[in-house]
Amino acid sequence: MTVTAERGNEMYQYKFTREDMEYLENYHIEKYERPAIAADIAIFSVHGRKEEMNSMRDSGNFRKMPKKEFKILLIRRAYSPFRNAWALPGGFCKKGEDVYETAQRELAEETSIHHAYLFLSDIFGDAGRDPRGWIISNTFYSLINGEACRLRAGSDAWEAKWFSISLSEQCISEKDLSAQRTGETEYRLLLENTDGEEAIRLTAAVRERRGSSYAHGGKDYVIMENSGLAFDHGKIIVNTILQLRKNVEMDGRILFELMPEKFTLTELQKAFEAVLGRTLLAANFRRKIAGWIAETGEMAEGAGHRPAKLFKRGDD
Amino acid sequence: MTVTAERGNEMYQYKFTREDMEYLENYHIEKYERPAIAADIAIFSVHGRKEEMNSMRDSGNFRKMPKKEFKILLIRRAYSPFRNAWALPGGFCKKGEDVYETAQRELAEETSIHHAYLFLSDIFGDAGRDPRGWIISNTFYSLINGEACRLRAGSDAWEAKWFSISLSEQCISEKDLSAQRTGETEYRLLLENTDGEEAIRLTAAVRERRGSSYAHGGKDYVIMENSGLAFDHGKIIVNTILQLRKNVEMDGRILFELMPEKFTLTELQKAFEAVLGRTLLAANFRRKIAGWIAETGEMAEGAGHRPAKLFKRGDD
DNA sequence: AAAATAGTGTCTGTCAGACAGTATATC
DNA sequence: GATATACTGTCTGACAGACACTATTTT
Repeated sequence: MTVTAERGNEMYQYKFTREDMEYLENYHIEKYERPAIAADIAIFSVHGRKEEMNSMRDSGNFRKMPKKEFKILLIRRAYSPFRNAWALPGGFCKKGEDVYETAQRELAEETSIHHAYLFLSDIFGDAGRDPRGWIISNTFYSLINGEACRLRAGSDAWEAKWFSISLSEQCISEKDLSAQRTGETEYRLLLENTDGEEAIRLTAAVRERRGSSYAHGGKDYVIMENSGLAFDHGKIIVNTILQLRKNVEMDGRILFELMPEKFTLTELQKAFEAVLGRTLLAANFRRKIAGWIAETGEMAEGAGHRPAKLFKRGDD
Repeated sequence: MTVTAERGNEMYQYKFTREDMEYLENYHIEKYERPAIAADIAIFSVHGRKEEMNSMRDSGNFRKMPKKEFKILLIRRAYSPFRNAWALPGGFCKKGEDVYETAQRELAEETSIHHAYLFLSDIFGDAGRDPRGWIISNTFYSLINGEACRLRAGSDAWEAKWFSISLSEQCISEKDLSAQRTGETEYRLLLENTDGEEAIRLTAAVRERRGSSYAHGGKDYVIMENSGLAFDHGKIIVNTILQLRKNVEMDGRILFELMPEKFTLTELQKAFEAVLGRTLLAANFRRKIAGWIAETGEMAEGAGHRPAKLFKRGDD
């Protein structure tokens, strides 16, 4: 008897011995207590506010460019627990499915995008994080062009909205005692949606404790306050944003996933600024990304000022 | 009824409504098929070969410094499946335990080290990766000073050994078709232990396919050949080494975990070289790490040449 | 002309790579 | 003095931050 794992042309084989056969006959995975595995995805995008984009031409300042905001997609929970609270899109890993496949499936269900880069962020499995029982959350993040994707239509059971992200940081203590590098930072997260009649504001305060534990690469996150967010998702969102920013500082090319096929350099810069939460100087930015882009020969049209060249992603 | 998650002073509370209570009474997690969760750890160290360290003084070249090698700790499996094959230390996540805690526990069991930084590497949950059933591996890596730790004594059921790591890389194809950035690289892994009577050599060939899938940040790993390694651990080890190297290039300070409290700068440099798999120029290396270290005032002794200053980790 | 954005040139300081050269211990 | 390692000085080129400057379109 031979078992062959076939996913993606995997050529890895395992030949069972007689001993294995006996062992496996007596092995019953059901005997052990096992957790449910959830894949939760922080789906990020950078785009303008709905109402601003509509009223831009009507208002006096037709020349101004619409502001781009860093956004995350959340789902209103229709059922207990945390009914009516907002949560990361996610779902349970089914048998025969890789966790990345679960995440990909959930992403497709919410956004109709069937292939997007998924990055593993962290694993959250604290006892008590989910009142339903032992549920481990494998958290991913993905970057998509939210302006180009249609959210699945809402229903009674189901509602998805983009929330703009504000994350502020406050140093609580900083102690570098003999190579122990401890310290605490408090992050305040504000997620806002103003598409509908009344604005929705979700908030969380999350404290990062460095050196207090040796898990998560020496960092521990603790929820201090939470309003409107389900489960421990406030903590997960803060953690994921920090990781995304770190990765973007390291290699900004992942942000091309946010862009349409053709874009101006100012649009690209606005995307970087929105994600990183700080402004950049145009001259420096252009030098930095020069090797990652290619000219299309086309120009942007219809702006109340000098038109910009349209670029596409280059071959590095 | 209120549930409070208490891990690490967590202040996050959830108040159950009547609706929640009803829902939870009818919710039975057991109804759903669930996987077993394993934490597997790549425990890395940098140190010399056993026999070389013993024979150094006896042989003619007492002046030469012992070579430092990049090593990984593996366990010989005593039971089916993969009996006698070598595997990453690991074990199943127990109820009430966070996966990081599982990893920490396994690390302590093998090395008697009770607190070490753990970094999440990736999640492997392909169907068929474990013949026992649906078992998802959460993979971590840790850096320890293997020279200072005593491995748990071997027994019939159990044997742990350090294997020196050689990882070579061969570009198979490189296609940058219109921003699609595909390509394949084949990695050849050789793990060697020469402590005992006869040398143990484990090998694997793993192919990295970029752009073929959108999971794992756009990279897919496929085992092409495997000799002596259990499960898909060859793939996991290659993936983890690549991640570790990337992280070290980004911020080398994690490598202080490999060092004893006091060390010479050449020792530190050898550790960097062993992990990165390339040599560094001393002058540049010293400038780079200058801000991370502090003098102890002491000097190394007993070498057949100019003695070096002993340093310790600084306060950044 | 005014408004608004598009895009360039250049100075600065920092930092990594390369390499030459000096210092100091043991045998 | 030979050997082996310890450590420093300096040149280079790449690159990031800051800022001044020019260019081009619509209203």
